[in-house]
Amino acid sequence: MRSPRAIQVVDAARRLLESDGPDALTMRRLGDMLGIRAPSIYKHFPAKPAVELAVIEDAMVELGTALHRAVAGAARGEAVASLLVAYRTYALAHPNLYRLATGAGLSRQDMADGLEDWAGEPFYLATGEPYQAQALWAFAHGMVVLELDDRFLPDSDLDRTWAAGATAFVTAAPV
Amino acid sequence: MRSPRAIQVVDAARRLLESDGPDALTMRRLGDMLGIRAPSIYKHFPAKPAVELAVIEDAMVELGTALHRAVAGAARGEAVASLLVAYRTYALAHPNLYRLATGAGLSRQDMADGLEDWAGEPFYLATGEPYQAQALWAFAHGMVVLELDDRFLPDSDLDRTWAAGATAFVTAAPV
DNA sequence: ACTGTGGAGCTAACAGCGTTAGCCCCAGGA
DNA sequence: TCCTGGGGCTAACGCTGTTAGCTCCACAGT
Repeated sequence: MRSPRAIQVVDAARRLLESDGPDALTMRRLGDMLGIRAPSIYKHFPAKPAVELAVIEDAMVELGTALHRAVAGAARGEAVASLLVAYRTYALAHPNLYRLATGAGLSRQDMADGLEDWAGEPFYLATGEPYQAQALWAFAHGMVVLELDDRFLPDSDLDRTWAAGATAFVTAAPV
Repeated sequence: MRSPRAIQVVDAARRLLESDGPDALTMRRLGDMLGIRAPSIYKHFPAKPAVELAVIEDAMVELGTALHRAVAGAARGEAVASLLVAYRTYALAHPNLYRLATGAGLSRQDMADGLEDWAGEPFYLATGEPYQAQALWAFAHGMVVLELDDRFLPDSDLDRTWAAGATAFVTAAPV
């Protein structure tokens, strides 16, 4: 359970991150937002990565919710496309959040038990097969990262690239 | 052109990064490796990111070479599979290098002109179509990142996941 | 042979980072 | 009424990238 103050800390951290980027997420600036000195934050979190982890978990819940909703509400045969749209939409709407959540640093055992599995479940639901699911996830993640980092050729029609991936995974037979 | 000293700096930076990880890549530690004080490095590079960029460009050349070789030497119909193997092999052999090169921070205009395009060209050669190429690249990148960060379910047979992606892109019709 | 110039090293220092130690104040329960 | 502990504070440490300003030396030009 997060204490009320801890909730405020996580909230401020998220706003700081989303508005001003990862370099702005500083213990001192975080304290400023709360009218507090940086060392006082350590009364509520053991270290900075713990704050980041809490932010990430919140984002994971949001993303997972969006993805579950996307596959649940999709017509038969459209689940993959709908899932990819939801994934891309969330990531582009919260670039700094997405980058923090998937950036290096943490591995799966840091997160709350089963959270990441649950958030990734829609990929299985959409493909019906675990290896296709992982591959599709990797595609979506790769697309988002490359798009966020502006690494594609200029004038690329990324809608078409997303579509290319979608049809590839829909067409393909299970391994 | 890099001066001899600049070459030494880049070389040391790369060894430091590959052996001890990104946190070890410090101006002071870099100086130590060269028998020099940290500020002296600024006689050869304007700032730390410039050193990192040089390291990245070297890695990009290596990766691009490996990828071009993979598609050139592949039997007809095996180009995609061969390309993916080469990509994965390089990334897993140089995890810290790969992460630095594809980590946030730099976007495409920072790199030497055309370098990234050339390194990505094998994806086009293997698929014969630009959108498939970008999608395949995104898949490969996503797979590598998720694999390096240990984000897949434990006991996942990643060979099969890679295979699933490969067949998906080989099977699929162009968009 | 003398002079000048620029490359390449040095030390000292600055601001900012995450973090720790140790203090203080005050609300709430025994 | 005591006292205990939560939650704030200041001071400080070691680390980071980076700048200013000094020195030394090799080498080019006269």
